[in-house]
Amino acid sequence: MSSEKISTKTRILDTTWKLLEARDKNTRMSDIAKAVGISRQALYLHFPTRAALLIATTRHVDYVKNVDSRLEASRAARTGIERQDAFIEAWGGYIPEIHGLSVALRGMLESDGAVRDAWNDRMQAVRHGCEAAVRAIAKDGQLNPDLSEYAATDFLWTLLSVENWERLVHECGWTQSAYKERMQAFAKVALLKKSALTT
Amino acid sequence: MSSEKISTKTRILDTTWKLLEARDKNTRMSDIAKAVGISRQALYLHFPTRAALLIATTRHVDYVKNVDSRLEASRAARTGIERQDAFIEAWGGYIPEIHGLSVALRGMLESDGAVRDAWNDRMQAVRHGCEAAVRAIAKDGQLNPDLSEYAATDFLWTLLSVENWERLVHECGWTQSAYKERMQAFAKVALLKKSALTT
DNA sequence: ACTCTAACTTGACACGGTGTAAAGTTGACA
DNA sequence: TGTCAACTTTACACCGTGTCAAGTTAGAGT
Repeated sequence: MSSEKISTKTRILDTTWKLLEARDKNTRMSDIAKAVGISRQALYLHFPTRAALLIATTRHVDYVKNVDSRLEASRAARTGIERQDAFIEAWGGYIPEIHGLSVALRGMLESDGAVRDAWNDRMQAVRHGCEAAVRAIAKDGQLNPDLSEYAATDFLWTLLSVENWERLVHECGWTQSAYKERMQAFAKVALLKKSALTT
Repeated sequence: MSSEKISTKTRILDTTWKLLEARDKNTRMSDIAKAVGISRQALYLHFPTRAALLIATTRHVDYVKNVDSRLEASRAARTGIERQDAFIEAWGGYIPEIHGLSVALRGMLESDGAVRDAWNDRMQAVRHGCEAAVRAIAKDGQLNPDLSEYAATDFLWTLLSVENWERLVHECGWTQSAYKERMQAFAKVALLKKSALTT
């Protein structure tokens, strides 16, 4: 069976992810190697740099957790408002899965161009989701007239940042469902025109 | 005159700040030393570690720029809403001054407990400002009934994070005044009860 | 059975940045 | 003149990343 023997590469990616999510340690290359059960050098046989390993891990997680289809689910929504709610639910529910990874990557944004590119790339995907929701709302004629579609997208995207999730859920102690519901509510009052809010 | 000869310590703090704000470089200890015009070791004569230097720099900037009085200015406001507007203006106007510093500090949050403490301390000061504004709004009976004072404070505090400012102003290209006005508007629709919004 | 190769191991080392240690210089002031 | 504080120079230890080279091991091919 092909499923019997999991490739070392996959084991490395799984382990890296696991270590990053259980973030009580630094997660150096040697920590990862030890956890996988191989030598530190073997890691470099598969991934040329730490940055490359982390980037590959994000792709791996995206693949395993099927982000794209999750985010695309909001496409099915009939109205703009529904679409925004669905998007917030999908993305907001995904953040906890990638949180540790995101912290590790953010720690390298300054120093590593490749990490920056990879991270920006993922964030642009989120922005596209925001943009689509905003566009749908605008198409319904429900967008707050004080906001351009750009400004609305900027704001929604910012509101839904991993950093904000972190602060609210980890620092302020909001539950995941409180996060979801309040964010949906805030996004509505911020982006919709007044007459759309009484619904 | 005592103002003639600026102490080396002060020159170090000023220079560190300047280098961090003009962030095109890494700002290592040796960079700072060179910019000040002293040896790298002389830096360690004044500050035991890089972390200590950065923390001292935040205090220095807070002192020079007079944060506390800026933030306290909002106390004078007559209504809760005015207080919130004043606070957003004061804090939002301060962020650009400490942005570089904040990036440098955030890069060390993970690894250095002292940095974490110093940073949390500053952020708690901001939170207290948010809390005061929320309390004033609640006292006026204008708080959105769906929100506890806690939740409202959490949200306002999160909304006004340095990270959000960074994203909106640097990444999305909002001007400082657009940032201020939109944040004031968002904060109102999010925190106030509906009947208070027609004002 | 023999060899070739891919995947891995071991051990050593260079580099960059932080921080430490020690001995020497300079200038003010008493 | 001597002392002290502020500073310099040189050297080095530590850590984590990444490189290099030589050696082991297991399985597949012929």
